[in-house]
Amino acid sequence: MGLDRESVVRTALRLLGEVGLDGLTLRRIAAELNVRAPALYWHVKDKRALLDAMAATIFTDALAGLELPLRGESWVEWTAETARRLRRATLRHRDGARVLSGRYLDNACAGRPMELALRTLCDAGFSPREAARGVTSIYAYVQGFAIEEQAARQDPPDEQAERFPLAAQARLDLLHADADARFEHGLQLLLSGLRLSRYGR
Amino acid sequence: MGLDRESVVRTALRLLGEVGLDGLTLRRIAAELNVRAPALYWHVKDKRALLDAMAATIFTDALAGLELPLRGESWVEWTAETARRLRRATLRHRDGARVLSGRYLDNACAGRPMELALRTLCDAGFSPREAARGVTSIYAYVQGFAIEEQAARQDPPDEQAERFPLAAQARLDLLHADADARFEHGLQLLLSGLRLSRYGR
DNA sequence: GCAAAAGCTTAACGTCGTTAGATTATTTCG
DNA sequence: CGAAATAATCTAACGACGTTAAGCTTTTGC
Repeated sequence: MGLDRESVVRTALRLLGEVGLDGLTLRRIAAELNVRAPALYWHVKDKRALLDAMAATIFTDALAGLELPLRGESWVEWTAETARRLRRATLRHRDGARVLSGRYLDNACAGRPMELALRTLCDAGFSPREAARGVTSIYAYVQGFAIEEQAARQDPPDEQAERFPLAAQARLDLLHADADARFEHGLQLLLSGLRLSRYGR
Repeated sequence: MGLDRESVVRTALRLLGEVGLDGLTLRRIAAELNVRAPALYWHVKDKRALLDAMAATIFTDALAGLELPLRGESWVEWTAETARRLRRATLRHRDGARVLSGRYLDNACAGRPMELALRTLCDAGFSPREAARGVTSIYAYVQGFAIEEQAARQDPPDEQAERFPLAAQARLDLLHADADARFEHGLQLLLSGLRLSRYGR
């Protein structure tokens, strides 16, 4: 009957998929563990800390086993694939982006991936500052994209009688078109910009 | 003693600066208007709708008076300035990014800016699809960056004994360095990518 | 001037995160 | 082995939240 911090976090994460972030209450999580709500406080400081831990788990799972680029793997492809993994792991959980966004990730989970990313960019010739800015830019994009993506799934139906034809078509595109392709497009914009700033091409 | 929808929204937005999003309750907003909480329901469907309206106000204020590029103004500079206005307006409000992020913006507030942005990019030679993807990529970046930026202000102090020297320095950079410059850096990456995809340069 | 609608009130419901204190289960150790 | 200690959970409750119901009070339109 071990009820430890990790089982609480993983149960919360599983339950998140059923009830969503707004339905995720301590009582509900506790019930899932055949326990009353105050029992959770033995394993977790408060709900904020639980959400932090959930975010850390998503992040850690996303980038588990991350290593420096293999020989022959370019920093561009390595960075792109890392960003993709982050997005996929976020989308894997309902409201994953809202759980992750703006939350503090401690060194225990973010330290190593951050170090590897910076190392990769610095090895490619970027200054530490450029590397840091590149990484955070891509992270901001991934986060922002995932948030919009998951929010769009429950957005209201479209108004018609459009006075804005381009915007109207763009809206349809956004709803129906392949989100993976749209994500990839923006990611490549950032990577092109990075490549250009490095090689002037 | 006019108490209408707009005064409720603007009061909520002002109060947001004092108490933050987590402290923003209907009772508190009502008190600010010398009224009891249920009175708000006459002007606003529910809290969700109020937050939507607050987001719409931030967005509208950000891009009020937006017009197509002037003669001589490049689409790059127009797009950059529009993104900057959006970020500035978001930062102007405490927790502004959280209020705005992932929220549905109806055509009344987002329609025209979206149309102008798409028009500008299409006039520059992008296909409607490329334009739509460019706009949403930049929007995702702005949102993601602002979220991290406002979240970082209340993040815990750093641990030392770093096993990740590059990450440690990057963290310091992120906390102390000029956020405007970091934002600009990432924005220019995206714009470079866009320019490259258009002109091959 | 009076009915109807608009705009607010008080009262309450159910739920939430969280705390206090009692209670049980498990471990530690003389 | 048994008792003290500690770990883990319980019940009960608090205050605050969003929201609804039902009733007043003011404004409006004819």
